[in-house]
Amino acid sequence: MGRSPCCDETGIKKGPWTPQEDQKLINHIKKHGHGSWRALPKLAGLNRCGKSCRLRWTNYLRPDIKRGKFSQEEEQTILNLHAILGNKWSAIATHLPGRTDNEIKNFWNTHLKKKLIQMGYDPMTHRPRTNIFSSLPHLIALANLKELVEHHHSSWEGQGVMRSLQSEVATLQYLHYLLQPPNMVANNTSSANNIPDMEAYNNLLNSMKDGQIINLENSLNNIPPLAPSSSLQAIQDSIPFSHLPELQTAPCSSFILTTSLNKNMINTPTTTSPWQLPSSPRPPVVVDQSNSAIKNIDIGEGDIINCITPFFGGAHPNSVWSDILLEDSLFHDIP
DNA sequence: AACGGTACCAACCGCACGAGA
DNA sequence: CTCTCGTGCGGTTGGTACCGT
Repeated sequence: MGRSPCCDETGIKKGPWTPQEDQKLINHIKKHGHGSWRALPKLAGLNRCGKSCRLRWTNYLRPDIKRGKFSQEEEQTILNLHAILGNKWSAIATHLPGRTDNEIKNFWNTHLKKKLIQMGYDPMTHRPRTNIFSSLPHLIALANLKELVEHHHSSWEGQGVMRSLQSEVATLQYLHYLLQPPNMVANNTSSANNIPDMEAYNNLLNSMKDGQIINLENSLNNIPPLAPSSSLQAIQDSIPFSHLPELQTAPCSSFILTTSLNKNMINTPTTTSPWQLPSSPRPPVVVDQSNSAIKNIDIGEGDIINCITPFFGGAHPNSVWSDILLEDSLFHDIP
């Protein structure tokens, strides 16, 4: 591709347009249309490159351009479309008559992005942002403390501290889970259903520095994963409400609950999001809760189940989380 | 009044891609 | 098929206005 840039010629004016230049451009296009942008500057008597003329026209001088503040409706439209389309400014602009992609992009970068961040949302995913890393040093210290305490587990003091650490350990176990490369990917790389978990893992690693990863992994290696024999009640007891926000806004785009259930405990949960069971050696299976499909899945007694519940469009996952954790009635014997 | 920091946005840059010679 | 051109697009830059100290 040996194309030379259009604006590297010496003597070609750059920078802000003067009203005189604007008028020349408008007059020319009104009379002749823009035709070839490359040829236009000479024909219009402008010492500009064609690209500069095109941008000036499409982003500023076009008669159908709507200027001024974005309305609430426009703002909402941009938010909605960005959640679906991402940074496809031109595609978003087609839904906002009179607004240019450049204008929308600027509005996004200067206003909406900050607004979302302030509200605690990730501007790229439109999902709640994590705050789990702000407490990372605290969690690492806790992991080290737990190790220390375990060396004195037989003492009365050691047991007391262990009990008080139990809730922190639940959070550490969650991190431990995230730090394990998802073996499900190797099992079934073609399944789109794997993406949320892979994202979770990648997001976590990408957002950590090397030293942090090593420290955390070293610390977490001392924490055993949830034992298959853990009862639901034990898990409920171990994760207090105060920790739910951290888990709900974990760096993954999904919402992950690692729990341990045996077949007899499983019934059809009443929440509306799809479920996945990706962590066992078997290929992951999507569970559609609305049609009771969970009943038909072959889950061996004592299997670890990872329930990944993605949520979209700003729906708060609190209800899902609390449904799973707090309502015993969701899990009862299957006849 | 002077200065520094910040927000805003027009304009630029460079890459990608389709069309056509 | 290759190359060039024209254009679209998203990311980034830089000038300017504004505000607080």
